[in-house]
Amino acid sequence: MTGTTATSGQRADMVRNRRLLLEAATAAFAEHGVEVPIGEIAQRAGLAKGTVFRHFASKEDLLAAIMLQMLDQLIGTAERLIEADDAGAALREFMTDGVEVLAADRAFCEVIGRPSLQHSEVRDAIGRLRDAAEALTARARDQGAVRADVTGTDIVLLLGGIHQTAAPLLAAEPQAWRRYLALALDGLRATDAPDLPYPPPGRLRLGDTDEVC
Amino acid sequence: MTGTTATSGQRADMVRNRRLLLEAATAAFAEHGVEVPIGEIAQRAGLAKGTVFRHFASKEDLLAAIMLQMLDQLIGTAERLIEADDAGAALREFMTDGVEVLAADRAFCEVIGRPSLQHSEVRDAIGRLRDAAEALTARARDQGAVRADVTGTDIVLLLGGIHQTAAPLLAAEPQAWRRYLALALDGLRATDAPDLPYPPPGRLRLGDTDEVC
DNA sequence: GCTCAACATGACCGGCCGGTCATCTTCCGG
DNA sequence: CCGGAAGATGACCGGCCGGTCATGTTGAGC
Repeated sequence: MTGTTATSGQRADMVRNRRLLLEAATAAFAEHGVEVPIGEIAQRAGLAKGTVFRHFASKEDLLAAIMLQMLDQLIGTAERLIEADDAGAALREFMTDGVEVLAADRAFCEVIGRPSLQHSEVRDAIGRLRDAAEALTARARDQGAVRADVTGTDIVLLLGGIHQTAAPLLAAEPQAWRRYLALALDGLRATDAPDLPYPPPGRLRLGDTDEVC
Repeated sequence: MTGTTATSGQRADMVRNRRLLLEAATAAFAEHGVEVPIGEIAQRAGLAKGTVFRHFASKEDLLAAIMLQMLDQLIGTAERLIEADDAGAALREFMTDGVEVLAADRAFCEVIGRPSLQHSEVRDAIGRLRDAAEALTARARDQGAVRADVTGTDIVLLLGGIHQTAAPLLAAEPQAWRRYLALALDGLRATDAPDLPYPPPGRLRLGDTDEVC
């Protein structure tokens, strides 16, 4: 793990290069997904390929550093919203934020959905995200804003699903995910509907293998 | 395009090999997705790599042939269900079938969601699928079984989204998609809810570029 | 059973990509 | 201003994969 923020005692240009590298990598991963070649990231940063590997031992380490950054941001949103009075509105805002992030970052949704690419730190962060989502969801349930049989894991999973629904339209209709988010929210609000047919996902780690699309 | 069913006037072993190849490729694509190497497909079929290219000019041709097969099957299901009395039940059955197919075939959902991989024939077939879904949806709307602002394109897109929602659980909970299908159906049934906020996707070709995850 | 065209084969090619390393450059303390 | 260490560089390596082709094999008609 080389990706920590050890900015102390380093040479000045190294710190600058690290920043350039992270910015370039963030943009490149967002635009092209995890498959983007290291060479292109280096080029975007105005560096040589070798320099990338001086800062991060492997491509996965670089990816993990960036994904952790985004996950922490989302977790922060969730933790801020937990204080809100209207838990239903808070949950809606969290989901809006989440799907928006997914729609803007190709690598992020690939990593979320494909556990085989994940560092253990990323796994842990997803766990924390799920915990935060569970807290939000619990309050919304208590306030009757969502049906009783919905869990935080459901919510996190739905983020990926909603984005994926609109993904084929992304180029032509970049905001189309709002339509399917609204649809899902209507489903979540159906407090009178019979319970969902399949038991809610439990405490299991999401995707212990990589049986995903 | 070498992938047509020109089984006439060919040598007997060639016909047999073509069948073996198609079976192996179907299984391999389903299991590992479109990234599965041609070499592995050949091995599964008990053939050499070169033989694969005698039957299909490129990997894409082979993939397209198999995807067309699956799409036709789904379209058939839709067209059969159009006769049903209960249009709501028919739509539910179509969606159940669709998500089940997606959950069982990794390549299929990759191709559906990533138009950049698609032959024009596959595009056309998806268009036909959408038409069939539109017919089913129209009847369900008329019968008041689903809200008024839902289209056939919505339904087709939802198939991918619902599967994707449950995808991270696929290994641990192979049937989890049923939960999220039920949730989506509750959203579709919310005839009293306000109209969906974003306009329904129109006649545009799904994904004219490949801006997808 | 003979012949030959059709078919199968797998070594081979070129391109790509993650990762390495000997060499060169640059920053910084003294 | 200088020396040396930390950092940057890009040619290079090995592995993988789609696709090709000269050669070997086999089925079908006679």
